[in-house]
Amino acid sequence: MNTTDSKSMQVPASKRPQARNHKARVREASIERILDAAEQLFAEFGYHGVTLKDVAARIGVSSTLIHYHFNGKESIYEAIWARKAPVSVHNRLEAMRLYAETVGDDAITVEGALHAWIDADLNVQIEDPETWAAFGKIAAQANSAAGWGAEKMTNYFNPVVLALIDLLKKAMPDCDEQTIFWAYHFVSGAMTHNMSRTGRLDELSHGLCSSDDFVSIKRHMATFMAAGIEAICRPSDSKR
Amino acid sequence: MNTTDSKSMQVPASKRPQARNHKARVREASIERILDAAEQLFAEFGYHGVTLKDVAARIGVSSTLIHYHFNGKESIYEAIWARKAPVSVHNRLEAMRLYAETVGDDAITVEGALHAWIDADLNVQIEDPETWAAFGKIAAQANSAAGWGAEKMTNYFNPVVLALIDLLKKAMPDCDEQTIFWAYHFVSGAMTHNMSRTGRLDELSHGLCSSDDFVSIKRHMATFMAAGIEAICRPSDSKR
DNA sequence: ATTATCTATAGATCTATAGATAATGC
DNA sequence: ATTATCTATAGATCTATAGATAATGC
Repeated sequence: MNTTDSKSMQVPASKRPQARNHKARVREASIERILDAAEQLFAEFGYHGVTLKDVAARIGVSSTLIHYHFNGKESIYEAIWARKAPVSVHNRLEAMRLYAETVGDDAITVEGALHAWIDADLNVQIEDPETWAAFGKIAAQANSAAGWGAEKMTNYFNPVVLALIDLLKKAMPDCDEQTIFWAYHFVSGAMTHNMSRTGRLDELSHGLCSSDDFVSIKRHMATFMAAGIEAICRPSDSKR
Repeated sequence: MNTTDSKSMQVPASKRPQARNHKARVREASIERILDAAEQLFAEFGYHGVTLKDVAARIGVSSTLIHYHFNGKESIYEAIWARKAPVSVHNRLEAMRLYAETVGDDAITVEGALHAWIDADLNVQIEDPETWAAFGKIAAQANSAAGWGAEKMTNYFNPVVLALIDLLKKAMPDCDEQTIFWAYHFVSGAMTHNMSRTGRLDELSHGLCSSDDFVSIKRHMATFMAAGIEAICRPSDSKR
């Protein structure tokens, strides 16, 4: 009977695929757990509201382990951006590219451009909030702060913003550029507020609406913003 | 010669008006300087990004003086809210009351209501940014955070929000309540972003626009938001 | 032999308090 | 006599490093 034989071959065989690169995989897992914990905490308390001890405590490791894997708090924060932001950027650039390609440059509309730009981000908040809600809050904090915040936004999100501006210009070739930037400013503010998920709306409306309800946000937002943009870009009616 | 006599009467006389309540006035001045310094720092770095030492250092006093006048950081933060928020609330409630009274309940429009609500706040940012810019940033931070932030907003600003909701309902009696709250959500987000003054717009537009330019914000915002609200409140055209 | 993790601890910083000082207030 | 402010300092907390340990890797 080759029971022992088969077992002696089986056990290493069954272990190998998991044991191979065991250290590297443990390392990766630790880093991910640290980043996950830090992401949640930064989302809730902001950059300065979180200590490395907090992060370590949340996942039950010594705080020195964090120093072993990362070069301090700023380095963790940057790693959080580096693993999420490019995914969002890619999603949205791709959505806009696809939209423009589908309808053709001459048929680009304000609402169509906004749907591409807005919905790509809302979709991941709807489909996988566990992965994206916290980073959304972190990005919202950054988009509300001059200095370090503006720098993070610039480093990661400028191409997405400029791609939207580009589509809007094509949709409204007669609108002056300043007005388009102001329109973007309002859209950006609303989007930032969405991502913050503050729960204020729930309270103000006595539960009629919830700031976590991204399905409703998706239903209304592009329509709202398109009408707003077209209103201020409309060649000087009552104003000036 | 009553030179000495007159002097002995004069000096106290000329000093009295200033010397009277001298301690109380010094106290008040110190408290105001502390609050001013803390307000600037909180606006720039957020609640957790500021220490009592920072505040003391900014005005060149010992950090123990802060403990003498205040009961810790949270107490200073609350005092900052208490001296500014009610002024803003009063301005805006008054602007809305005046608007409704002037045009009459039947003639209330979405854009009119928004002008009252929005412009009252923008005006102080335009006319006296030195007094209001920092607090605007602090309120923006609070309106972007669940928990402590939502609580501050609730404690101070709920009446202003509900007064706007009320006007919007009167302007659009056929619009369902949920949609009105979503409309408010977008307006609130844009307004919050205005207050943040991040400088992002300056960079994105290569100086064509500036996020400190509240005159331009005032020119566009109510028009933009009114069109947006009316678009989503319009009885189901393309949507659903 | 390497490395993921821990314990112990040093140094920096922050909050908070006790006690001293030099003015104003009566 | 009261009070606005300072100096000195204790206690807590945070970051960062040194050295030990127990695994995996070759």
